[in-house]
Amino acid sequence: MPELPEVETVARQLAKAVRRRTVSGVKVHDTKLKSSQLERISQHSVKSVSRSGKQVLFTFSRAKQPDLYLAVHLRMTGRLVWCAGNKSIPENELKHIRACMELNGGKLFFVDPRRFGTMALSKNSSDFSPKGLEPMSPDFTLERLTNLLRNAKQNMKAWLLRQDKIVGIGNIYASEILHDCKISPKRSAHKLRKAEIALLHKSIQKILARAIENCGTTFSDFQDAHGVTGSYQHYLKVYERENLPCKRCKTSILRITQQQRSTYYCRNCQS
DNA sequence: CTTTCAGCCTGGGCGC
DNA sequence: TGCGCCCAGGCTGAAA
Repeated sequence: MPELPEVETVARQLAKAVRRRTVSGVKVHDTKLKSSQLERISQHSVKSVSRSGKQVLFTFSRAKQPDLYLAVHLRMTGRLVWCAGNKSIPENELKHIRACMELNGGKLFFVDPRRFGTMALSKNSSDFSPKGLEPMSPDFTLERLTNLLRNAKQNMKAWLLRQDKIVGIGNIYASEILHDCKISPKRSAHKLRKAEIALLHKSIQKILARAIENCGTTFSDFQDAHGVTGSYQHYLKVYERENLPCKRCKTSILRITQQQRSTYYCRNCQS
């Protein structure tokens, strides 16, 4: 699931579900997560759930103790699933549970078949503050973007994926953003003209905002059962549309490989 | 310094 | 049905 809009959606929904609930127990099933020391959140209550870059950030509090911060990165296949009351997740997914937080009123499962996801706990929220700029924040100005691009040596597609420059954009939205502002993914990032940078700036904000409004993109519908279902897949203009007509000019959408990852674009309207 | 590329893992879909 | 192959929304760190 997880680029900025999907992680934002998860964080918002989880905030509603688990805020102010208290952790009665923690079970870490996957040995890869043992080093997170997740058990330390026991008896803490959930103060907030938010998004930082592509991570879900939990703040836990407990009387007379410093707050604890938990950052969950979902990577490719991770999900955080809230099960109210005595409900559990579907049987066929039980084997993919990597950790579980028992809260008063339900359980929060970290499910992740591919096991790329990570969890980290810290007393310092700054440990999880992203290096790159948050594209939906007021700090993300045209001027900042212009400065970031000035010495960029990569092509536009690769550059948009760089989390140390702008956070939250992944493979889907990189293609969608570049199609929206009519810039070819092959263009070298420092060679954009002033007007093009302005269009790019607008498209980054517009595409991400629209995706958030639609709760992100969901490819597999088995997620319906958990309430985390986006609908932005219906609005994708190029992603996974190889050989289908461009929605703007009807030219066949191309799929190319850049940095060993698929890029989709229209060679007619992106240049 | 930049750029490439394997590796982390597993499951789903496809062709045969 | 079964097998091998390719693909996958992310990111790191070693090698070139």
